[in-house]
Amino acid sequence: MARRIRRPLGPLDLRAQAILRAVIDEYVTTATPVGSQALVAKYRLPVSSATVRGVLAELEAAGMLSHPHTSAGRVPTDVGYRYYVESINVMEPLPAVEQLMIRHQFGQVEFASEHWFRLAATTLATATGSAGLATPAKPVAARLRRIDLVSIHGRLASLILVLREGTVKQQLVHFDNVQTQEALAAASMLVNQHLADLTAAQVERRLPRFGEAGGEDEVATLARRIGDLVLRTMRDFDHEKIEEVFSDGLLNVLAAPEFAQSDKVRRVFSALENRAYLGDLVDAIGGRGRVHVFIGQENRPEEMHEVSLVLAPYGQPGRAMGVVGVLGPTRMSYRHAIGTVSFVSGLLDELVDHLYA
Amino acid sequence: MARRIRRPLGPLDLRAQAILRAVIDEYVTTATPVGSQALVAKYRLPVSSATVRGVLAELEAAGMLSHPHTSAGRVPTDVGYRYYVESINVMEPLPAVEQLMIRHQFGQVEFASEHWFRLAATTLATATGSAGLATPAKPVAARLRRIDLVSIHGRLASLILVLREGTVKQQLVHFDNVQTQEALAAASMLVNQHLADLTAAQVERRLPRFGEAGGEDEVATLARRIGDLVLRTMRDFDHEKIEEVFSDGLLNVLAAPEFAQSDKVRRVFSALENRAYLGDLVDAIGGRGRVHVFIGQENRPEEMHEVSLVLAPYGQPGRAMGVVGVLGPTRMSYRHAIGTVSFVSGLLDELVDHLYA
DNA sequence: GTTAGCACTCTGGGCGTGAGAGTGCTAACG
DNA sequence: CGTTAGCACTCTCACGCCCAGAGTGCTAAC
Repeated sequence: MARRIRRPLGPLDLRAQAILRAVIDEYVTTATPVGSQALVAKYRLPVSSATVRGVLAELEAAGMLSHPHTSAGRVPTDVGYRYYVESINVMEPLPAVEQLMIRHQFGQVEFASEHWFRLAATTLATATGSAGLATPAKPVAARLRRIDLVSIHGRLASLILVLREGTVKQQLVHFDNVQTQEALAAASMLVNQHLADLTAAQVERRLPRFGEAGGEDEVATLARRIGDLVLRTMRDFDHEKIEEVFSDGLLNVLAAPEFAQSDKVRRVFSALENRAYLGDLVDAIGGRGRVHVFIGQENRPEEMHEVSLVLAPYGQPGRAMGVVGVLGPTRMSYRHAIGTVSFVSGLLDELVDHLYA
Repeated sequence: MARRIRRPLGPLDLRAQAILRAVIDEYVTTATPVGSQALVAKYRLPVSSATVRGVLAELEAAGMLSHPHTSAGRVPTDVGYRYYVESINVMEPLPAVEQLMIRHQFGQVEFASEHWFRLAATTLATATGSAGLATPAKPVAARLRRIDLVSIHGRLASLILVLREGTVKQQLVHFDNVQTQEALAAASMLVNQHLADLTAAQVERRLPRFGEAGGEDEVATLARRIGDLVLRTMRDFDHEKIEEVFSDGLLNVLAAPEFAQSDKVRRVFSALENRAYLGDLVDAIGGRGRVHVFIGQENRPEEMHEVSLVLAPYGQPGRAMGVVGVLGPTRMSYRHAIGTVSFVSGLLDELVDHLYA
């Protein structure tokens, strides 16, 4: 799991930190192990390659770097990336140009909440060159606004639950005997009278009384049946994990050279299909505003050991929360990803605020 | 494009046909070029390998087989597969065991139409070992059942369109000035009175009159605004291609040895993302009951030249149609795929019939 | 503490070779 | 005249080999 508490940045002196950063920056762009000479040349280090070699050996001893083989350059380990990520705590805002481009894209889309998170995934994918992920903002507790019962034919009807904020749940209902549209209308009116504006818990408490009140005619029986169904649907809604994870730009990830062999590709894709894990993370990464990074092996599922997640929650705590983020190879530009994810989640915050104003 | 008319099965004599089938069956299972000796051994052909070599040369001349290099075995071409597919016109039903397994899976799921097509994709994926595809059954012409207008806060409301068969469309509406829930209720009642049970075309004709009838008070203005929105939404619904293509088991396809190199994998995946093409095909493959096969290069988009589609429409012609099918490497078991797709589309037919009974 | 120098190590690409698989051809056979 | 056995030929693939190149680790000098 990701470390929650930022610990003091270990026993590394400043020069070592700078060199670690250089190694990572270089490796992120070139994807090949980086050697001491390349480092001094490209990053204009004020020391010789021999000195750098010494520091690299230290960093390797500290577990930050690894060595594919004796005569190869260094490659960052997950621990190294983690250290790097912790060290860029000064959250520099996204460059104005990129901000504008993203804002522009959001300006294009209709004002409909279901489009937002899809757009967010797409935007993140193009902006970071990794896969973009997004879940819808799921209300914490369903509150019924009203139901509708629409007859399809005699013994089949469509039950529509409108929840607060305009979320809609729809399902089919079978009856044992034919029901007229009038009976359905009467029953749904009854249900609306009793259950409107209640949460699942409140519905549950009201339900038994509601049964008695209705008397014993057919409409009341029908209404009770519907009431039960409403409760079950709302309970399901409250309990269901966020499973709808929208993703875009998966092909970006495949383009990375580390996934040149197709068995690795397979592993990455089964990682991407692992939506349950993302759903779990949604709960784990509570409050608004923070960006969370899960690097390689820090991810619980085996198949995600070669990828990293940069995620941020959005929405209104206690009311409706979702998650957006980026999935890429562990060798990704965390700096840029964090900036972008942070910005996009902020945008979504604004949009959700608008819904709950 | 796929050949629509079944032509008489070409100039091949029976022995050649049998050998072509043998080559394809063998290649489908082994994924390696098949030679004359393996053929006589495994398929107990009553001739020698030399004779088979002669026939293979004929088949190659006819464009049914190809030769990776001089000293390699034969590989079927797209034309060869096409010939093969045409020759298994006798649609043998799926083995009873598999029928049972599939029926069982469908028995598990709730009676809710939106689950069906997802389940169909999953089922097809597991049954055929390829990727399963499915689109929902989209009504041909939207017919309004009723609308609901739910206030979210003063100037924002959620407009819910319930269409026949219980399809629901939801979107947000902005108002320039604050609207009470009462005003919204009055307006939606007005709209329901005038527009219920109409198609888009009918709504369009009714709309101008409806404006006059309402007079000039605020509610009427609001209702007109909503009416316009309803019309636009219904028009969109009618015109929109089926874009929601659900897929499952993509990893199955990747496991095939022909996609061992990751650039090929990339191409396949961009093929899978090409949902627009599938939407187009939905229109192309009209009536119920027939299974359509699109082999490799027969597919219009470049990126699908290495995969095949086995698709079948389902639903009720003229009312609501969707498509289910399978996407796999051109080297797939067409026989089994066709049988399975046919069976699953038949199952979905039953389910849709139930909706429209 | 830093640096130059140097020996050492390991990879990756290029090349040649040989086994194996499969073909195409031809001559003999029923 | 179709079928078959035999055989030379071709091409791939796996293996082993070698070498250039890159990078390290160590040591001695600054």
